Amino acid sequence: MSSEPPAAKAGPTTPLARKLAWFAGLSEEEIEIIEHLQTATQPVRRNREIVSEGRQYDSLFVLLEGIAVRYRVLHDGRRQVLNIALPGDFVGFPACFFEAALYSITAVTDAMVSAVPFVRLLQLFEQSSRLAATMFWSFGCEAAMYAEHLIDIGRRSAIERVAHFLLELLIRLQVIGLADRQSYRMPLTQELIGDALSLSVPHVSRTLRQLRDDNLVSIEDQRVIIKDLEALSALADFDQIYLSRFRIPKLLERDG
Amino acid sequence: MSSEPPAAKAGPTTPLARKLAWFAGLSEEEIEIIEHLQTATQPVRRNREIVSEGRQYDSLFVLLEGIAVRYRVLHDGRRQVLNIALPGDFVGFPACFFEAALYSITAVTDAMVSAVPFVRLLQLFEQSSRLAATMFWSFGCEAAMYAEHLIDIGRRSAIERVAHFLLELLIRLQVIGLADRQSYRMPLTQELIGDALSLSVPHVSRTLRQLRDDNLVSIEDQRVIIKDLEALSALADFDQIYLSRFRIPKLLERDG
DNA sequence: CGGTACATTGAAGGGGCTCAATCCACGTGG
DNA sequence: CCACGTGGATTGAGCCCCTTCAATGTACCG
Repeated sequence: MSSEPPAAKAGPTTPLARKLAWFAGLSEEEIEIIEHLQTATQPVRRNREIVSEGRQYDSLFVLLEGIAVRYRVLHDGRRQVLNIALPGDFVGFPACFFEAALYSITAVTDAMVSAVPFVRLLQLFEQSSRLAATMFWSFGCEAAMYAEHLIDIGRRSAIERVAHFLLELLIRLQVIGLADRQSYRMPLTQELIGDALSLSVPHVSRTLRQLRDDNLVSIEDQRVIIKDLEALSALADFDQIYLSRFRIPKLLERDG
Repeated sequence: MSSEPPAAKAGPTTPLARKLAWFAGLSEEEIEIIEHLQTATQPVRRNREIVSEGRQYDSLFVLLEGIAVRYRVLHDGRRQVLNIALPGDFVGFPACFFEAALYSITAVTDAMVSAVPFVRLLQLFEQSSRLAATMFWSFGCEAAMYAEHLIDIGRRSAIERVAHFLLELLIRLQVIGLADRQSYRMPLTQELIGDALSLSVPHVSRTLRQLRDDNLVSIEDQRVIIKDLEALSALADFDQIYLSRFRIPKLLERDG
């Protein structure tokens, strides 16, 4: 990507713009607006907080590179991971809507984030209602992911949860070009998986072992390898519709 | 309310406008826009579906009266309730963003809903970016409720879950004027509570009994009575911040 | 080489589930 | 007026999935 000329038909260059453009077929002008949305891009070191629970923020952040997790730590020290942010995702939503951030967000790898001041976002709404709708839609997808997460934890067994979790990451990473057909690199510790899926570390270990023994998935080093996508999807009752089949692009075409 | 003159300083008359106005201090003009957003108000009978999983929708709906639940039924028949919609809430989001609704929504009491065509919503973005931001914020709150729900199911014991659930309803109903200080009417069956909190009906029963024995809450007929709000909040680790302390109003004042 | 971070495996216990019976309120029709 | 069906709540017994606690293994790193 370093040899790419930055000229005319170069297309979107940031993960966010790439992602939104992918779905919504944004015009070059709109991509322009998005790319100028981001200010003050800054690096965040592994294990550093991007957003701290209880503090106040005037911006949201776009995660440009790296992985981050949003979570809450309860008073007894237990942690619930709410979601995993990938490049192109917003983080800090809905933190910036409250006087004090409700959750913390931490980088699990070295990362790059850039702040989008909230007032900037309001300007966006004025500049392009289509873009606003696209953002709206983007949050809608996020809401769908929450709902799936809820179903996962509420109604599925440990092995189904883990299977579903790994499949969701596969699709999400494929969408942003960071996974090939059946595998991806991801710095998942069993503790992280456990905190996301409400399972204890020993049980995550046992569950992964079973998935490995059944020749469905394996995690080696930091690489997740889906060995039997079909069987795994069946096991997890996984339907990727909520991650990929969108109508907004169509709805938006009318006034493009 | 029937004796109220419909003139100048009448204020918002629909639950949605009332709720948004309450938080965001909308101008009369903006309230006007919202009230004309709704078309085709229609009644929905108890136990009828408002949105059916798998079907396609071009509108979202505003719930004007009554209670509705959003849920998914898994292939083995188990149900996970994702949220409970109260008067003034949107339902059908994010269904309208997908080619096929991901979840079903059913009225648990007789209800009134009115459709908001999606293209109408896009117009809204053009007419008033402040309103768009307010809607944005409204969905942000909803996202926060999902997150709390996730934490609830993921990390809390049965008794904490039930306590948290009943408290959240208390605050939400108070905001729209449907609960007094320590009690509210709500057609909650133990099956509904169980499906929302991922508990079996027998265990919901046992848990409610314990709460009643400890003189914390009781549900009689269809009335929830919080007997010791403080003790219950402590038990549930409940902090209502995510339901009430918002910054958007302040942020919006600047260009009001 | 000792320390840290993470994974693995075993044993024992418990919280909540399943299954099942019972009860109660209510409506409906003979 | 009572028999019956239905929807919901309650309570008990047994069990299982997952947790907790604990020990061990292993790779990496200062």
